[in-house]
Amino acid sequence: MTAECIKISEMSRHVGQEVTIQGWLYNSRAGGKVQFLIIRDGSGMCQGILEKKEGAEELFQEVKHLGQESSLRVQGMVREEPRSVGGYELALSDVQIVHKTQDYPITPKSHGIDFVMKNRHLHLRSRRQWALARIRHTVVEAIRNFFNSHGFTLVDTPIFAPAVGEDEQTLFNLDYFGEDVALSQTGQLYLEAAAMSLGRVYCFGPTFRAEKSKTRRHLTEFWMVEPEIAYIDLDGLLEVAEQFVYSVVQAVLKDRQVELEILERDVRVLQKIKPPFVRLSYTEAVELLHSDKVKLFLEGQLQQKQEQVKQLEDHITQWTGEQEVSKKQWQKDKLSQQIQQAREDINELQEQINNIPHHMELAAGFRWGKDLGGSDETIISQLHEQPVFVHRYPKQAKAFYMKPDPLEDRVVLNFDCLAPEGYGEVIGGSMRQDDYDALLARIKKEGYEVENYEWYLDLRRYGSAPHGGFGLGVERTVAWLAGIKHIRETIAFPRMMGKIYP
RNA sequence: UCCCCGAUAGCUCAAUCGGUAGAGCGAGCGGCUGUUAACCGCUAGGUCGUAGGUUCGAACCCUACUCGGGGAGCCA
Repeated sequence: MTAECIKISEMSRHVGQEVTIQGWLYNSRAGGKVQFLIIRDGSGMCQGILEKKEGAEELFQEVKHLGQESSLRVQGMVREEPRSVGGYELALSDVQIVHKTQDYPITPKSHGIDFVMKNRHLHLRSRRQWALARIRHTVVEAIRNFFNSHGFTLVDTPIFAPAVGEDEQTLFNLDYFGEDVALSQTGQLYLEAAAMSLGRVYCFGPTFRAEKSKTRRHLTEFWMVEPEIAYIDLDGLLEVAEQFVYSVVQAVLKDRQVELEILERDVRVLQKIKPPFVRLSYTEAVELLHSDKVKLFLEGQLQQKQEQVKQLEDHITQWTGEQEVSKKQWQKDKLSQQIQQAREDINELQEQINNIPHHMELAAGFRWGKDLGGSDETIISQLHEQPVFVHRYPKQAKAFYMKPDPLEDRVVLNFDCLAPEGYGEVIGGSMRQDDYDALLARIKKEGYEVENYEWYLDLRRYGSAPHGGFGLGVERTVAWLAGIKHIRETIAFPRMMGKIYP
């Protein structure tokens, strides 16, 4: 191994040169006199070609029996090769085996989610998970870049927090030297204090919710970025939020093309994202949910999905017939895979079909005053190509710190941002109550101990100013941009209800 | 907390009406100089989630439980 050590991502700059690559065996195909080794090194994948040469038969045999995910150093000549992954390949002159792996559990074939999550520590090496990790990285980077370049100062807020604030059922309680304390579910109250010092601030860290939710958009531990701005109004906040989301979308489109392609993301829908986003008041949203438009939309969706199921069933019948008459084994395999996939799709569709009447009922029977449900959000976001800001929710459904609208006291100056394509809420934010008397009255009304909020009330005693902010969930944003169904794949080691291994 | 679905080989899934448990992948051995989830031949691999019940006979029917998936509520 005398040649220069490079990363696979740099291969295009080393055509015609002898180089060394250090990585892992992703997959291999062995012939009698030639082997194709797919090697990954973290920066990408490439194909190595090993030919059987006189005097090197032993190495050839040894490499032939290497298990998937064996670690190795290889040396070879870089050449262009359109048939190879990434467009380049390595004509190997030497292979140094660093570690021989036997029986790697995650094969290149399909696996169930339970199996894969129990092997999450290995699952991270898979192509799809690699792509998601890199998209997440870019999302995080874009978040930091946006705030850092718009005059915000980072303030880290505590993770141990007094068990006060919102609904205590949603908090993880723990014993803090004999005192009842909870893991933080927002840094917002502390951030409000910091905003009165620094003007524009943000915090970015893990946050914890003990909600007993088992859905594709919930984790018990997730990452949230929360900006807080002094001297702003609701319209100003919406403008910051849409510029912010736009900048994150652009960064992913620009820097993660390869990864989006691996995930088969339809980037055209992301390319359309552009301010101004849709603005819809809560009251307008309720009217929309009651409208014929929604009814027709759901009926159309129902019909469409039923037709899809019928089509898939026809395909299955057809494929089953073809399977019986086909002679080649690979044809049978291909057909049975198609059939299996179709069955899974049918199950998914069937479940959606079963849910639609329920969602229709929920939408049609929605009463002004409740918080929007998950299905309601999905419907609203599916009706728009741009993200939707739903603003001015009923006061009764929202947290004590939100500022009521001076023009309509029954609603507060808040907003949620719903991502398109049914991804739902990625941002929640509001203007904060900055009037001392009103805040104190609300704290008392909620039955909270005023004593616990003295410091928070101080912010309204001394130099109170209009301010507001919002929080964006990183995992939901990554799932939306990557176009994946479940947020558990957007974080390396997801924490869900009843899941803590590995 | 509630509703729906599921559990069969290491993995992904079949098994018609209740009648001898099957395939592919993976593993092992052999063959093949250009493969793209390579292919071809052979070999090994099972207490059908657990406990009970119905039956001449249960992977299949019934009951309970465990675990998993999805959804409602709640939420970013």
